[in-house]
Amino acid sequence: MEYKKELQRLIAEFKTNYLSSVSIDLVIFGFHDGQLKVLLLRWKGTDDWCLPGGRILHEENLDEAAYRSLRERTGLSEIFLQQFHTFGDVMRYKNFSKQETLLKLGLPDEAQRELVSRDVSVGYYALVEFAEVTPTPDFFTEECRWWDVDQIPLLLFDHNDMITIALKTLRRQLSYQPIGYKLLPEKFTMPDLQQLYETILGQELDRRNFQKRMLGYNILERLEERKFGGAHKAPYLYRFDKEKYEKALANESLFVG
Amino acid sequence: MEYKKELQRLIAEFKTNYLSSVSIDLVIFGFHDGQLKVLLLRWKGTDDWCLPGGRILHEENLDEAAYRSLRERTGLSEIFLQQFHTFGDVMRYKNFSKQETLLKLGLPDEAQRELVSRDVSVGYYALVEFAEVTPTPDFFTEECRWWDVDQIPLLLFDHNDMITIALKTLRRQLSYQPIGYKLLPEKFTMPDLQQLYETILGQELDRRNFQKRMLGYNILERLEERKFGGAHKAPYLYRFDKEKYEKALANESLFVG
DNA sequence: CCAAAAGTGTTAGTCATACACCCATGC
DNA sequence: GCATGGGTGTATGACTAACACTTTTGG
Repeated sequence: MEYKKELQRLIAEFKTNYLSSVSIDLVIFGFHDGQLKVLLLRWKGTDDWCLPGGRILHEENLDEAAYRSLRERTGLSEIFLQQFHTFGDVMRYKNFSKQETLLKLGLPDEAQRELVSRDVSVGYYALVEFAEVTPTPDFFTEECRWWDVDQIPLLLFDHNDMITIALKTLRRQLSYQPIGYKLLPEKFTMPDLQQLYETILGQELDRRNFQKRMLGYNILERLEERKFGGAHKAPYLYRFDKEKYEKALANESLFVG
Repeated sequence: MEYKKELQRLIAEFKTNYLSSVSIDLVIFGFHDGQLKVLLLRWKGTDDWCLPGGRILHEENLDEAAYRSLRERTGLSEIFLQQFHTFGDVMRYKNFSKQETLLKLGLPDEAQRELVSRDVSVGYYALVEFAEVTPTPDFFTEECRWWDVDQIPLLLFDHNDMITIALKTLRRQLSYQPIGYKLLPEKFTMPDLQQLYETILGQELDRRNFQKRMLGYNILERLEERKFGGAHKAPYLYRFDKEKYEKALANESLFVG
């Protein structure tokens, strides 16, 4: 069987090329249709979903491995990516029992030992521009698509926890530094940005205070253009001043040398 | 030679009992004499210091492994311990070149391959009560002692970075949640607590505002006792209300299910 | 011209900062 | 008794939250 052969090849590759016992999991956020989305993968031959992940090459920095994995799933290269927590519980089979999980994965015994053995996993979250993503499954999965964050099903392993914690981190991040670049198209209106914030935070914000705060960050550039076509007064378009944006990010970011 | 034999045994044990490619590093903070201290280890036969670390048993949760390692170095069991960042750069030899580092460690070739090969390391920081710690070196080190945070020498690997980031995290933590339990003796005065905060933050605080803020958290219990012996007015003693303290911690802590 | 959304400014309230006074203790 | 630190209260400023009016657009 083709699958089994390829699997064997993969396991061999895993053992020689990648660090054992460590992996990466990605919570990739996108924003579309007024909804915050997460990219999930469906395991081959099952109805079960999980987060995209990756492994680390022997001579590869952890961050680079995360970037590479992200690129492989989305086709994107320039994105906001940040480590948020490392997961290392032995029982990472919260939602289904270990037996159940292994059954669901449908792997041959030897593959189980190699692939589903206990790993420590470093969680990263990414903010990407929805429209530019080409969701791409990997060898173990046959579907890759966006899910609304508030409609995530029971996932394999501890991946529901990962999303919860990623979201918490993202929300906290939002409160002390600007976010939005790469989550929105290049030009956007203030209401667009506000909707993004409201969606991430899960609560409504005051239109006028929001605008004041955003302009106060001094990272937005108001264009002459406006966005017509809506049924009402045409809002201005804005663009991130990338230089100032990066500066603001670096300023408050925890992990700057 | 005794050392070499023991080393071989250890390597074998490492390979069978612990996860490969992942390790733990600990930034253990204590407070004494108006100074914030970090526990460091001196490598056998060298003048070079590094952070205490540990490895993860196959059937052990990541957090438990960190607790265990902490216990081994300090003798303490009930302490504040928190994961703060995971380090995975290939070149974790910032301060000295890789050649230099390996030379310094003075390990036989085969041990180098096994022990100093590239690991991803999960950083934890701990707050402990200085007076109750019994610093204990491990097999590779011959001295374990406290260092003032502002007098840390060039450390092996990327351990200076780790301390920097741990301290940054601690400082941020301080600004949105109470800290002090287990860093101070059970009974302490308000000036004691303030000194702790000032030391961690590296800046002076207003005495009166500080007191207001602390009492506002509603986690302190003022005792009838006062602390005499100082040359001036005797300050009240306080104690943490453990229940309320834990609640306050849980409230704002990121990683609560 | 009307409904609905967008632009803008003003006020109130809360929280952090700055500061002043009195009191107790050991020398 | 006096120098020094500790206990407590009040005024001020900054930032956030609450809110109102006018303007513009498509239907």
